[in-house]
Order: sequence, then C-alpha cells, then structure tokens
Amino acid sequence: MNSPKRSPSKDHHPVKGGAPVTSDLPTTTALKLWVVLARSHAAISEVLKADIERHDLTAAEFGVMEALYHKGPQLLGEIQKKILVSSGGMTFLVDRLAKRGLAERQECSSDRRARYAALTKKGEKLMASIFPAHAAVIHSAMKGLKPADQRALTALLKELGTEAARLAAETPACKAALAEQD
Amino acid sequence: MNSPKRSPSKDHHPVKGGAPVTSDLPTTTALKLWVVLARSHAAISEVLKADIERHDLTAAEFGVMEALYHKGPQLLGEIQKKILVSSGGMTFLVDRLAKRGLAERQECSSDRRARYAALTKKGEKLMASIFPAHAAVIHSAMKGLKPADQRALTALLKELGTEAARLAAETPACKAALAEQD
DNA sequence: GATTATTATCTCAGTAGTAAGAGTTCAATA
DNA sequence: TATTGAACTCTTACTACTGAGATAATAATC
Repeated sequence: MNSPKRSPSKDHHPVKGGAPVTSDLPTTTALKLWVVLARSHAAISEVLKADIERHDLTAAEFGVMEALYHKGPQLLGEIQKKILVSSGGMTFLVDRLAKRGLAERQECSSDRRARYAALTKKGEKLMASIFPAHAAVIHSAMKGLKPADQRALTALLKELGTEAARLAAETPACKAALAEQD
Repeated sequence: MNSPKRSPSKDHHPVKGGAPVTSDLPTTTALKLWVVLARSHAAISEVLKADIERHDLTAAEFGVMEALYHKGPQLLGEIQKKILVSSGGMTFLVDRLAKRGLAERQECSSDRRARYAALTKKGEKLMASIFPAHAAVIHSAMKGLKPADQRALTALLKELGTEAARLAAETPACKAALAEQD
C-alpha cells in the first residue's frame, strides 16, 4: 500500500506485448545484453572477491600476483595492460606487495627506465598454496553452464570484447576531439 | 633483448598442444571463460563510461538516474539492489544528485523509515536528452555480434549469472562460518 | 502495552584507485 | 654531439566508494 506523491507508474519502457517503445529492437537487444552481462560479471566477481579477500589480498593485488605467477617477471607496463589499472595504481600495487614481501622490483638491464616486477619466494609460495583453490572457486562459480556451453559463451564473448576493445581504443581520440569543441 | 636476473620462462601453464597442466580441463575452460568475460565487461564499461562522463556523471550516478527514469520513484534500498552499491554509497549518491537538483527525496507515507528517490523535472529532462544517445552507444559497443548472437549470448549469460548470484548469496554465510574457526 | 527482532537510511572514518603531470631514460635524426 | 620526441615509472592530490556502526521506525511476540 505504498503511495508516494508522484505516481510511480510512468514507465519509459511500458512493455505491452513485450516490446519497449523508446528504442528500436536491435538497441533493445543490446541493452538487455548489457544488463545481463553486467549482472553476471558482478555476481561472479563477488564470489571470487570473497575468496581472494580471505588471504588479505584485493582483487587487483591478486591480479598482479597471478600474472607474475603464471608468466614470470614482467615489466610494470605489461602487467598494467593485463589487469587494467592506471600507471599510478600499478606503482602503488607493487609497492604494497613489496612491503609485504610478496613481490619485488628488479631492474631491467637493457632499459633503465623500466622495472620488472617479480614474485619473491614468499609470494610464489603463497600463490602456489592458494591458486588451485581459487581456480576451483572459479570453476564452481561457472557451474551454471556445462563446459560445452561455457566454450560457446567464451567464443561469443571474445568476439564481442574484441570489437568493444577496438572501439574503446579509439574513443579517447574522439573525446579529445570533442573537448576542443567546448 | 631483455634479460632480467631471473629467467622469465617459468610458466605454470606451459602450453604444449594447447593444454595447461596445473588443472583439469573443465577448470581450464572455466578460467578461460572468466578471463574473457572480465575483459569484455571492462572494454564495454570503458566505452560506456566515456559516454557517461561527458555529462559529468559517474557510472553509479547514471545508474541511479536510469533506474528512476525507467521505473519512477523508488525506495533507496530498491535502487541499491539494482545498481549494486553499499547503503552508504546509496545515500551519498542521492545526496550528490540532490545537490545538483537532478533528484530529490520523497517521504514514504506508509513507512517513515523509508525514503523514495525521484528525478526532479531537471533530472528527467537531462535523462530524456541523453538516454537515447547512450542507448545508441550501447548498441554500437555491442556491434561485434549480430542481434541473433546477442540473444544467444544473453541467454547463456543469464543462466551463468543466476547460478553465480545464488552462490554469492550464500557465500557471506560461509564466510561468517569460517570466521568463527579463526 | 512492553520487548525483541527486523528493516531502512544515514554517518563517518578509512582506502583503493584515478588522473595529470614530472622525471628519467632511450632512440632517431641531423 | 645535440636535439627532439617517445616510452616507462613514479609522485601528488584527490575522489568515489566501502564497511561498520548509529539511529530510527516498523513488525511480531509475549
């Protein structure tokens, strides 16, 4: 029996027979996809985050550790691209891991601007002890779909993501162009 | 010609013939799916974020506005569930929108604890002026897939997300149970 | 009517992360 | 050699958000 002052019944997507009116059908399809994609991502993220936090790591910290664990020492910039943080964030993350003795910086002999990040023995040990369990959590978070469907989903997402990444890459330029118009 | 002190060639997923060794196959499938899902989500997010920021809104602010725009006045808690922020964040968001005259609080006549958030005229006008373009951006961010594939993807993601959400919902309890063991 | 549990928002301190730009180093060209 | 521009990290200032608890109202039970 709620009765707010304004009627809550004005709906810009009044669904009659299932079809919204504000947009054309392909746009509606895309909108729906985005909603579902975002929610799935959030739900899975939450499960994984809960697992990671048990070891006093943030998701970003874990991302760095994982990259180093699987691919060995890497330039900060390389890791940055993989886990999608800012350059400042990258520095901060490695600092924090270094302070805890989980990772360390190594100089690059061929380029003195660059720094490698690498796991310490302690960091490696930690990852070895928690990664298998984490992989199991991922596995279980995905159990809503059979492996075959998971592979199909992966293929579709890859296509979607590749195009979106291309678009995102050219967006800053567009942004800069628009900024000039102000 | 990079030569870090430690060899960067120790790889815990040495791919020989395409199959990693640390985990069984289903787990590998799930891991791959997670990577692709996260990257797609990030790429699309970035495109949409760039669009939203042009109007001096954060993604979360836009989420609130959008919820109100499409469904009318709602309790803060309802919106909170939809856009996945903390209760503190929800209060903060409405404050900020109110300060700018885009949204306002309305009392609930039947429950004095509760508050509705609603768009002001100004907020509604803003959304009416920017939402169609935003929908078009979403549409274009999804253009990597044909509508039919988008629908297939949506269906798969829905299944995946539903199960993950169920899992996430029971995880806190698990966390609490584990906390007692410390 | 009093008590207890639950629901809903708000407060506030703390933090992870961003953005912009500074400082180095490298590479290419004249 | 000197210069210019690009590449890589780090610094600094800042901000959006979280999380835990406070406050207040409602609902349920005795």
